[in-house]
Amino acid sequence: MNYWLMKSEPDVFGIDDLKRVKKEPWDGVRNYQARNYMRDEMKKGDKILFYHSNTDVPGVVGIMEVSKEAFPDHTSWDKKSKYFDPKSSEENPRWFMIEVKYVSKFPRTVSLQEMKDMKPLSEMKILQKGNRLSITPVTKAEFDHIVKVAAG
DNA sequence: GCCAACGTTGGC
DNA sequence: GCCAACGTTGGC
Repeated sequence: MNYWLMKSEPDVFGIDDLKRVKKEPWDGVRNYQARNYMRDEMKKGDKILFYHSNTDVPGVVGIMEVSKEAFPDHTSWDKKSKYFDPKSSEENPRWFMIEVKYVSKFPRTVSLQEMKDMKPLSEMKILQKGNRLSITPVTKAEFDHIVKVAAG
C-alpha cells in the first residue's frame, strides 16, 4: 500500500465537505506530475493525508483513501467547467482523476508550522522549498508520525 | 495583498 | 530547443 498527501482549499472543498458527502471525485487537477500519480500509481485502498492549503492554519486535517482508481476527468471537456481544456476530449482524455473516500477527521489540525519543526518529517515533499504539487507521495513513517501527532 | 517559486505557452 | 512572458500556487 502507498501513502499520499493531497492539498485542497477548505473554502472550495475541505475535510468537512468530504465527511458530509463521504466520497468525492478529485476533479480539476491540471498538472502532469499530479495527474501521473493519480493515473499510474494511486491504487484502491491507498491512504491519503488531507491537507488544507490557503487558509488561516494550513496543515493536515484528516485521512481519506482511494476508493476508485483513475478514470478520465470529464470536466476537462466540459466547456462550461472552469477546468475545461480544449486539448482534452472524451475520445482522447488528457486529464484523469481518482475518487476518494472519507476515513477520519483528526481531533486537531497538524499545522504546517509544526510539521516544519519535526525531525521525522524533514524529508517530506511538501516541506521542501518551492514544492507546489497538489499531490505528493509520503512514506509510511511520515504518515504514521502525523497520525500519531494528531492523536496527541 | 504581496511575492517567490514554479509550470506552461508560444514566438522565434 | 530556447527563453521571455504570463498564469498559478500558496505561505505569509
